[in-house]
Amino acid sequence: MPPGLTIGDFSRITHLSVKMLRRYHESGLLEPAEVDPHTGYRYYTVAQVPTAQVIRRFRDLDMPVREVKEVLAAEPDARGVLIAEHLARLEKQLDATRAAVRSLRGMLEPDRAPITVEHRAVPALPTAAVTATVALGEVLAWYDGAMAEIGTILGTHRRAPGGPPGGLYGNELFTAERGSATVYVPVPDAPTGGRVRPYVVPAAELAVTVHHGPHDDIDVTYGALGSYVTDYALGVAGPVREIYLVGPRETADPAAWRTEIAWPIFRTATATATASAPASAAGLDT
Amino acid sequence: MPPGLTIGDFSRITHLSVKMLRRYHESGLLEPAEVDPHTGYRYYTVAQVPTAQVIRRFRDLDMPVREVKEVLAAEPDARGVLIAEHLARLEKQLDATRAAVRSLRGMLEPDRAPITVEHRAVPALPTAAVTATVALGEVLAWYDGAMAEIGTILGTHRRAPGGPPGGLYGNELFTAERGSATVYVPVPDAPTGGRVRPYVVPAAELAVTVHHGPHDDIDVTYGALGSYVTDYALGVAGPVREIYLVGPRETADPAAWRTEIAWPIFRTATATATASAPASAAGLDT
DNA sequence: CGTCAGGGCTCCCTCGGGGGGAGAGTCAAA
DNA sequence: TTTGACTCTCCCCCCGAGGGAGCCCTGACG
Repeated sequence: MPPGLTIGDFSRITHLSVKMLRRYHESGLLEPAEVDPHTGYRYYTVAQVPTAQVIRRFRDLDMPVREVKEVLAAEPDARGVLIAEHLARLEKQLDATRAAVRSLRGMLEPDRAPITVEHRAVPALPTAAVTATVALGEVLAWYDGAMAEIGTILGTHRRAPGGPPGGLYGNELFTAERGSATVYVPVPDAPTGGRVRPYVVPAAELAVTVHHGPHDDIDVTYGALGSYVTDYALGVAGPVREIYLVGPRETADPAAWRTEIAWPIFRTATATATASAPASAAGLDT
Repeated sequence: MPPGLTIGDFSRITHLSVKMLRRYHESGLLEPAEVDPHTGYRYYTVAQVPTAQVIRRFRDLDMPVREVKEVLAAEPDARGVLIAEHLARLEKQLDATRAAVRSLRGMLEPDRAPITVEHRAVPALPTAAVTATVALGEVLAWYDGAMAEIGTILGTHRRAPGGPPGGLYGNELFTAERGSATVYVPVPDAPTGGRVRPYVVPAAELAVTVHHGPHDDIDVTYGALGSYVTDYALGVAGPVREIYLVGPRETADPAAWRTEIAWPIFRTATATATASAPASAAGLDT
């Protein structure tokens, strides 16, 4: 048989660049039908054209090369599942984009209400908690799983929550994109089971503010609270706390959510002397 | 004055990682309010928090860092324009994604109609044309501009098109992602003006097929035609041609578009001997 | 006032998905 | 057989982000 299509011919037919065809060969995504062992020349066949086109489509959809390979290797029915999963990811990403646009519009409006910050001393709180080291991008998924598990354990042990659930997020989580995170449900005499452990949230003095609405904007509230804490020259003592006063388990409408953000503080030597104007969360100041 | 917030403090407040803050400093996107010349320590102020949050939002929208810098530097009204442009790009990208999904669904259906290929010898054709070296990704935008310019020039010189417009696309455009492209409108005695030059599309023997619908799928038709040409052991002689029988200027409905794809061919020595089954554009064959 | 941990600094490597180009080897048409 | 077009590998670049080593600086505590 003739050796088939050279890489250039195949490139012309599929509109995949020669560079990409070589990379796809390297990565095992699209093996040439034949490779001359002496010269290294790659030879393709017309039967590979449709495969190449399908690869192109998946890559157009930003499906990772690894995954495209899996899809091509999978049986047709499993294939459908993988594709559906990817499309769901695209949809989620689209939601995030929409949220970012919405939030951006809000931020560029110059009329932002100043936040109110409350100081509060809280006693130690016994809870049932799950703690782990997670990456910042995975916190949401991890949170859902952990909260569900706490709910299950409390249910089997017939304990009723003694207050709204909350979380503690280590500072490294934000400075280094991954760090320790804890989510808890207050309950006296907490049971153990699965990842759930009893944990006593330590007593602390907190600077607290309430974030209204979905968590897409929560960094703005963090910023406002952080600015306040800085303006009053307060030191940060330990992980940030969030208390989910109204969350997805209370209402399906994210706009109705209420999240307390609590920053454990201690007064530095200069704290009382340096108090000045309250923090502002205004728009750009370039 | 105190030196302000350390990079860690600022990171906690803005939820931008320390790494990213340093990169944004390097790239000039977000300069610390102060940098200690001896230690290199970066110090930020709370006034920079809103800026950081806006940067975060733009990055969430995949706006390139270069561009975010421009947006921040621009006056508020020019800012609106840049943002609108970016949102338009996102919208366009979304369309492309939808098209890819649609096309993918079609490709994974196993019942694809085989294409019909026609051989045609065409004489030399005098035209008014624009030629340039363009990147594959920019062809569409370039095409629109070039066609508009040809239309303008023909209008001022009172020449009527002598047939459907077309294009010639060098093979390098596909093998190397950039190459020479020509678009033309047939007209005897073509005028000169702007980028428009008279150009005679050379006579050739062509293998021609018609692509129906929007150009998102056009690579499939290219693949089918390429497979046909290969199956009949024909050589490729010169740039591929497209003839826009029904295009955006005839109808707003992309599904009604008709594009001829014409591959200049020559018969190789083995051509008549090797003729075999017609090309198929069927689904995956993994 | 000295110690020392925590946090800051720079520099380099990695990843993913691409591009450009050099230098050498190969194929096939004239 | 020549020669130009094609292909090979290898290395560098881009973007935007992360990991980690090794060293220096700051500040709270004793």
